[in-house]
Order: sequence, then C-alpha cells, then structure tokens
Amino acid sequence: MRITSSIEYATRLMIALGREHGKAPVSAERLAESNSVPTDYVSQILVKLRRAGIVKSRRGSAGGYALSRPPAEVTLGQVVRAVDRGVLEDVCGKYDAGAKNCHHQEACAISPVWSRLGAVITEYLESVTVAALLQGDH
Amino acid sequence: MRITSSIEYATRLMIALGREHGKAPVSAERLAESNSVPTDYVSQILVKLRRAGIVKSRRGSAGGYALSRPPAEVTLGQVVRAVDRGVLEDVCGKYDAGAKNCHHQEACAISPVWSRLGAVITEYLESVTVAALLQGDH
DNA sequence: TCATTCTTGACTGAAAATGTCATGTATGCT
DNA sequence: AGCATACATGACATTTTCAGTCAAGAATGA
Repeated sequence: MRITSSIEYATRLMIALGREHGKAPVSAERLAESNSVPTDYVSQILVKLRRAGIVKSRRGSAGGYALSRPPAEVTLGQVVRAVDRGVLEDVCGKYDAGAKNCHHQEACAISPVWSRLGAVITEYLESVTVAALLQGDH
Repeated sequence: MRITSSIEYATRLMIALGREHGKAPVSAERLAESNSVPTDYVSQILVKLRRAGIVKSRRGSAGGYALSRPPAEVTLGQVVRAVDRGVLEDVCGKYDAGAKNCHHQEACAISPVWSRLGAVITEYLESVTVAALLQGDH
C-alpha cells in the first residue's frame, strides 16, 4: 500500500497542465523535462490519462497535451484511478476460490473493512482537485 | 495501492487468535489450516506480528501463538504496519534526488497531500480493533 | 532422549513497477 | 507535396516486490 512513481508523475503532470489550462498544448517532451519525469515514460502515463478522459491530445507540430476539463473539475481520485490499480482487487475472493464475500463463513468479518477503507481513501482523493493543488489549498 | 495477501492473512490470523484469547496457544499449523493460509507462509507472517509485539509465541510441544494484548487493544493499523510497508515511503524524495520535500520548488504542492492521505488511512485502520472484527461491529 | 513447535535465513517463481526503444501515424508549415 | 514535429502503440528489458517453499537449528515439554 504505497504511492507509486506513476501516481506521483501523473500528479505532477496534472499540476503542470493545470498551469497551462486555456493556453496552447504542451508537448510530452517539455512536460517530461520540466517535471523530472523520464522522457520515454511520460507518454505511457499521458496515454492513460487520455484514455481516462482527463487530458486531450493533439498530434503534429504545435501539438501536445492539455486538460480536457478545468482544473477545478479534475480530482486526484480521477488521476489515481487512471494510472493505478484499485485498493481492493479481489482480496476476499482469494479467501476461498469461487466464493463471493467469504461465504464459507457465515459472515465474513474482513471484507466490509477493506471496502470501507477503499471508500475512505476514495473520499479523500475525490476531495482534492487540481485547482486546489495549484492554489496550495490543503 | 492495494491490500496484499500478507495483510489479508495477518488479519485472518488475528481474528482467529482473538477467538482463542485467554485459552491455550495455537500452533502455526492449525492456524494455517483453519484460515486457508499456506502452511509454510504462516510462520513468516506470525514472526512479523511477534516482532511488532502483537502476538507472543511459545516453543515446544503444546506451544504456539497467542495475542499479547486483549483483542480490544489491538488495532488493524498495528497489524497492517507489522506486515506491510508504509503508504508514503519517500515518494517526494524522488522528485529531486537529495531534496527534502521537493524544496527545489518554492512550495511543494504534492507532498502534503500524500501525508494527509496516509493520515486518513491510518486514522481509519486505528479505529478498527480486533475485538470489533470478532463482534462484527463495522 | 524425543517429538513438537517455533526461528531464521536462503532460495525460487511469478507478477508488477519502471523504464527504454522502435515503428507507425497524424498534423501543421513551407 | 514534402518535411519536421509530436502523439500512439506495442514490444522489450530491468528491477523490485510479492508469495511461497524449504531446510537447518534451537527451545520446550513429556
């Protein structure tokens, strides 16, 4: 349970793009350089953000990336989900193969706890917007 | 960011040991069988729980493991910390090698967010005790 | 002494994280 | 049209972590 490099990188990129919101798109190369993200790694992260609908891209000269929504409408939760796996990911399913929610016990005591933990994490991440990060509100 | 098998296993073991609190110690083998934890893996998890002071062990025949505190005084946070790495783990330090808290920027906007996320997670995990899991309070 | 059980560390295989690279495709400019 | 720019995609390599196995040793009780 930790913050991966991808999450860190994605967050930096979002802040950088947030600063340029409304202006011309920024190339992947410039984003990589100015945010200390490995040059050839930045594309992979950006494509995930694009597939999640958070950023949009334009090819060709004068192309690059830009936010598809205003910074105030982009949350950290959206960013994290775009580049990272979930918190839960079938933990309880491993308890007994084929079982849903540990049904081999009358009542699984654990499953609801991980669900609530996931909810707690999501709730916090959704409460932080890129706009807030730009303004230092936190 | 996910719940690992070790965390799941450790939690199951704590519940099992919580049920036996006050009675005779339970052997690793029995714990493994009755909780669907791989037999040879259970020792590694138990030793971490012991080093964290959560369980105590006794060797020899009629030996085994037992909680070192009542279930109500053991939190999920203690268990998770015993078997897993932290949430943060120097993420921001990677931003610029040698820099503390992204000091190459006047004010790092990201670092405080991960700190608060860690606090939110810890707060929830600390609020859940083994006793609560035994009673189904959650 | 002997069976039981924990202790420790080494070892292995699989999966995930982290990058790198090469090839292809779209766009704008001249 | 032709060219440089820049994204798109997938393959590949490396490192780290996770998950699990195994074996030799030490302590304990009968």
